[in-house]
Amino acid sequence: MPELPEVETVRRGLAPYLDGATIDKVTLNRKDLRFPFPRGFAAALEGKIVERVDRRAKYLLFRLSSGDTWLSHLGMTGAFRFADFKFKEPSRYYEPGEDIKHDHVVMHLTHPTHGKLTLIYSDARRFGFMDLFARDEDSSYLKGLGPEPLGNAFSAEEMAERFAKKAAPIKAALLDQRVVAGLGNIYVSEALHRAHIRPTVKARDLVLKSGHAGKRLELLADGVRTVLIEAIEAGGSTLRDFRAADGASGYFQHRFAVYDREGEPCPTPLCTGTIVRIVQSGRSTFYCPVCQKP
DNA sequence: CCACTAACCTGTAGGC
DNA sequence: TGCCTACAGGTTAGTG
Repeated sequence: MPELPEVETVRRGLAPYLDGATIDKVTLNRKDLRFPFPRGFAAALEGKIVERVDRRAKYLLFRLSSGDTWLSHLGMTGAFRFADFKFKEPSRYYEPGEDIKHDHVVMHLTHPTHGKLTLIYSDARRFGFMDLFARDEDSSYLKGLGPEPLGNAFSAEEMAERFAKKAAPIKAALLDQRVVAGLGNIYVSEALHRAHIRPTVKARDLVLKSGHAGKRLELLADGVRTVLIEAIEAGGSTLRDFRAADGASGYFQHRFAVYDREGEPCPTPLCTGTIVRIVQSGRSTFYCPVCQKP
């Protein structure tokens, strides 16, 4: 489900209610998600205060008063929501008992101003997972991640270095979290459309002979940044079931240029192309064969 | 090391 | 309606 903008939307939805909250009780309704919960997971959280909610790539990082970090990855269908909690917009309420079958983690919290809260993690497909560690460097999940695409370490020149010897199609290269951390299937297609680059181009063919980034990689870096920024501003994309922690759905899906738009006209000004769908490494890719150049 | 496939698991949409 | 297939926002293990 969630790529960087959706995870960031979740983080922003959770932070006001979790920052400063004490975790009173943690109930695990099963012993694993995609992977087993670490030993002593629930006990390590209970009694601790959440000092901050961070995000790295598609990971949520809950910084605890014990010094430990509780990590959560949402996989495809993971979601946090608050139970018994009233929000201002009725259309955004979760129905009581919604998706109970897949409520795998239930946490009772006390927040200094919001009072008693119940936080629920649900995940139908259980591709999500959680972990606990003392230092980020200890986490095998965080190790090896590429730069944050919205951070200073990400640039066209940086991509040029990583792509120099990559024979894989640019679509696959951008999905590789070791290259850039946080892009997924939707935003890779969208970023490549913005940069007018065909997804089948070999990554190394975008690098100049000199080894430096040229205009194409500059456009790509811009495309990646702008699509992520706009998607975050729109609260992410809701295709099937994505919700922010307060139940709000995202709106960026209405602004997709190519994703899930097979057969529709290309939105690039003056472009006469029609969006096509192909399959790359087993996953759908959408692009415009006219304005996205090989 | 690189590139590709299958696998993990459940729900849903669409064809017949 | 029911049955069957294809596909879904991600990552990893295994293979060549």
